[in-house]
Amino acid sequence: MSNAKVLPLLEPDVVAPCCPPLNERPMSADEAEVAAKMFKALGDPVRLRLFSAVASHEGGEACVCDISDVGVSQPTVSHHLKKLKEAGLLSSERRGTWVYYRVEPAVLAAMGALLTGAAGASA
Amino acid sequence: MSNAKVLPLLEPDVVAPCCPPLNERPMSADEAEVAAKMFKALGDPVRLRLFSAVASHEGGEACVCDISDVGVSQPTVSHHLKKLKEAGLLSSERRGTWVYYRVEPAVLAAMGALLTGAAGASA
DNA sequence: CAGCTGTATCGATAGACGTCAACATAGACG
DNA sequence: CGTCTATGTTGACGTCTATCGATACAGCTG
Repeated sequence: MSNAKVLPLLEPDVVAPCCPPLNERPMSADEAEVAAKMFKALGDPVRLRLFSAVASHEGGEACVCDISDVGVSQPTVSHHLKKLKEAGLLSSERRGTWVYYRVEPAVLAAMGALLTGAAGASA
Repeated sequence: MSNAKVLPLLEPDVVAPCCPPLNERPMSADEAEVAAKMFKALGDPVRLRLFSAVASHEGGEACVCDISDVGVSQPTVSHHLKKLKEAGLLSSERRGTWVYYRVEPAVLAAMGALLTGAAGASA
């Protein structure tokens, strides 16, 4: 359902739930704690595949039943989706029988900026 | 999509040691294995701070002695720097008494592209 | 050579993490 | 209401990991 907003692309304040680019200045302990959670969420192959499956699905959202074929048991899939949700990378919504997961573009963009900033201009 | 390089510092083929953007298609198991290693390397607060310290240092390189003030013991710092090196994010070089660590821009850019691609255009 | 400083490795330990089977819950449908 | 499917939760278990103290190695300096 749901294609109300198709291209939210990048609004101005959408990019910055966390920290400045890695090369701007040494990260504080608190910043690192926050950012590391997000990176850690993508630091597992199964989670990365689940996330990629959702992100590459139509509209950036997918039913669990569409993406749960990653070679691990159903509880494990549920566990990993929960982790991704806790990290702020996905959001979920129940619609009748199925639960749909959707990517959170803002957080994703923030992580990208963290890296591309550092890659683009090495201090 | 592939070669959108805005910055003169990025050479064309520098970006692609791994995989297409997360939203292009569901990631294969092998791709996920490779990419997850890189994300996992940044998935620890101490490593993230060490990496940021190196990246934000002049020239994108720093002596261990300049960045080892992150609240953990010296062996632990060494351990984390080794991990970052194994993940391909840093390279090291001994110069006399000190060892210098330097960021690997290519890998960093690849990770950024993985994310910004997905953030820019939701499936 | 001897001693000092900077960095890496080793061995041990506590805690986190991925995984599964079993069970619980939510909604659909008869 | 009973049952079936889809998903989440719990508890257990083995493995990985972050951390430290002790120690080894490298290079400077006296």
